Amino acid sequence: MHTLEEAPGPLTPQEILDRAAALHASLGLATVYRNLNTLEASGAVVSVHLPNEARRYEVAGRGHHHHFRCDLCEAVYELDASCPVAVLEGVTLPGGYEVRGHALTLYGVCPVCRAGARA
Amino acid sequence: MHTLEEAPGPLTPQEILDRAAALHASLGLATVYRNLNTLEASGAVVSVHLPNEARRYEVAGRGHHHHFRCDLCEAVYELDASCPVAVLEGVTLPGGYEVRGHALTLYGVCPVCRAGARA
DNA sequence: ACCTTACTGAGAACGAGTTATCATTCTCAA
DNA sequence: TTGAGAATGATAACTCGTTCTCAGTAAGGT
Repeated sequence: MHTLEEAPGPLTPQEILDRAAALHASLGLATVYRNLNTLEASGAVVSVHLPNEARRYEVAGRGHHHHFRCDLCEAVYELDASCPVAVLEGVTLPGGYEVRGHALTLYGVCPVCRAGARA
Repeated sequence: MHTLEEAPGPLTPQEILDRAAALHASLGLATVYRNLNTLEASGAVVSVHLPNEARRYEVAGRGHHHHFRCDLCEAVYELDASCPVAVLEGVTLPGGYEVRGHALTLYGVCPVCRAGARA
């Protein structure tokens, strides 16, 4: 399942099916789920979950990063940009909230849609 | 539905039902959903969606804030702390990602659980 | 070739969350 | 009190993502 490796960001099982269909027509959704579960158990892929979105999967071992979701085409990308939230890791906020982790998703317009809108 | 106003953070419809049951026994889940949809349409409440969580609702007009989810008791709180992601608003990241909004959720241990663990 | 085994694909089944249905109840003015 | 209209509660039904079932197929061994 190296379809995942080529993607610019995490994919839903349905998106994986659609993309993989180009290489391997008549692929079943069940097989996608089966392989995802197997790969996730072996640690080869990890699942990510964004607000208002179905679960997505991406290949593991890409380090700390966050995701960007395009408001127009609804695609999700991985971001390598520095994380402004890292400063909060391990600190205890006023009120007694002890921060141990965080999830950040940025929203906006992706390069593809910006180019399309400009044309 | 001022049950929402008393809560320290957004509630799921089921939580609303449970809390409201104390005041108004024999309240139906259907009524909760109906009122939530009505209130959301009128702008009195907004829905928030956290990763790996069911949809939650909170009263509108509380300004920019984020949420904190306790790893232990799974409760969700509102945070008033300053937002370290605001600096990214409106900027275009390397790669051409134009940021227009963001969602940040912090994870950790809430004051209640910290107190409980200490005891 | 033959058998065994594992994997696959299609669709049914499932579960959680949400919405629709409908008879009942409430509100309130007359 | 009565009647019209709106709101309610219990439950069925629906949606959507995910998992299960099972017959069919490919791969490997002998």
